[in-house]
Amino acid sequence: MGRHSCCYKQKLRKGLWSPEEDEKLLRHITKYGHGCWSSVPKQAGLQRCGKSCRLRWINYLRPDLKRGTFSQEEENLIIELHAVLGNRWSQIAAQLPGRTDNEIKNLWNSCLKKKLRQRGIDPVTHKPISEVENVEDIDTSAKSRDKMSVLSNELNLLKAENSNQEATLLEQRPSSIASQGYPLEVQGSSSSKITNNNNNNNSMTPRANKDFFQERFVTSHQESSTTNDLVGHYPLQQLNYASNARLQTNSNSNSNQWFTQTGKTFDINSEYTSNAISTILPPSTSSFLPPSIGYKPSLTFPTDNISIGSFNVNGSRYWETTSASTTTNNSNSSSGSSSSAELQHNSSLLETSMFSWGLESQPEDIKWTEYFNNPLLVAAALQNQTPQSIYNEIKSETQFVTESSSAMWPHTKQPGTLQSSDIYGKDIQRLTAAFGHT
DNA sequence: AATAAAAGCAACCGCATGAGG
DNA sequence: CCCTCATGCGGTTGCTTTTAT
Repeated sequence: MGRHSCCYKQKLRKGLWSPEEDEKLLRHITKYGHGCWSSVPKQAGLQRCGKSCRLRWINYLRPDLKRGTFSQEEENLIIELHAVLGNRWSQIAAQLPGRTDNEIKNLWNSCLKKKLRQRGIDPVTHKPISEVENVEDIDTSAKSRDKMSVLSNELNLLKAENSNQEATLLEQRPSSIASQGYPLEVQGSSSSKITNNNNNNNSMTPRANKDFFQERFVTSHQESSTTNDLVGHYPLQQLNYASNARLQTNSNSNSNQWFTQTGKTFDINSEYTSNAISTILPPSTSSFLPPSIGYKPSLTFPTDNISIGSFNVNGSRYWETTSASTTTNNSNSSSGSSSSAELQHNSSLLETSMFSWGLESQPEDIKWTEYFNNPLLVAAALQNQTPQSIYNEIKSETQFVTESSSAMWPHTKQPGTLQSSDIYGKDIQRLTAAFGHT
């Protein structure tokens, strides 16, 4: 096989990336874009394979990445999406702006799976574990309805717990930040990591990279506010892993002025946009949906009154959008009817509907998030389409929508959408909150 | 304080897919 | 069609850090 021939070549580095390598890669991509990944390492002067460079860029160096711990809303959304999409991390990541599939996958494997198990929910099927153990023999429509109700239950459990946590946090939350409505999280680990870095100058450990990132984005953000070229966003003199990564904040939390240890300030609210960035961002992780997809963990999944064709949701009448495909339902589409197969069917349906709306530009009162949050819509459409027909539609539609969306993102700043500056600003707010306003 | 276990995270590997010759 | 290559995805590994004993 001729695959990954680069990987077999000698003298190629493996393992963790050094700051110097990051700098080289970043410099190269910000200047020229990545183009063909296999040629990137050579052009950038790196002893890495293109695959490694790509991964590093996507998972770490990309400027639109959101750093920091996951919010409860994000966790809930991941659980919701996983229930529908299964282990399709890239698709899940596409719904979480600034998060990578790798990041989400790690979170799921290390944390969320455990959480669900602790609640007696099987993380694979999203059903109660006791129920999973008893192999049931029920028809698929009943299964899907059941699945919806299970998901509703598990989310309600999480919501109940979250509300308790949030109530506690609110009590501890500095009023200045709480009043701004920023989610506040307990981030002991972040705090300790930063402290460690302070005490460990020139630390080259991977953990230092987070601080490196904070510093780089924070300072570059400030310094590039007057320029539009991409290189300006990442002043290379800032690209180091040194100890000046510590952030300080004005004691007045309402101030948007932030400064690093070096005394440089930046404005969180200043616009962080770049025409150049969009040309180098991989479309896969940039959701074609508005970045502010409005995490809506409040799900209630009615399990009855499902009518096909149209249905009432919250008093509004909705029409299924996948009616174009009226293939008769082939039961036994997958003989094993495994959970993974089931997930795939559901996900296909969801995507189809979402893509369909994207293409047909439905009225404002029906948005994909609403659709997603209304399993009635999912379930109803589920009964009218075979997995194969759905899958075929996706195959044809995904590419179109993705392409067109990548062309418009992030230039098209839609009203109310979350910009990168918002993301970073909020993260920094949270970081400061974790610091306890040093 | 020392050690082990657990958690968190970055990166690698292999496979699937699609484009181009 | 077949082959080669580039890319993307998901599973897995292994290292580092944190926490518990």
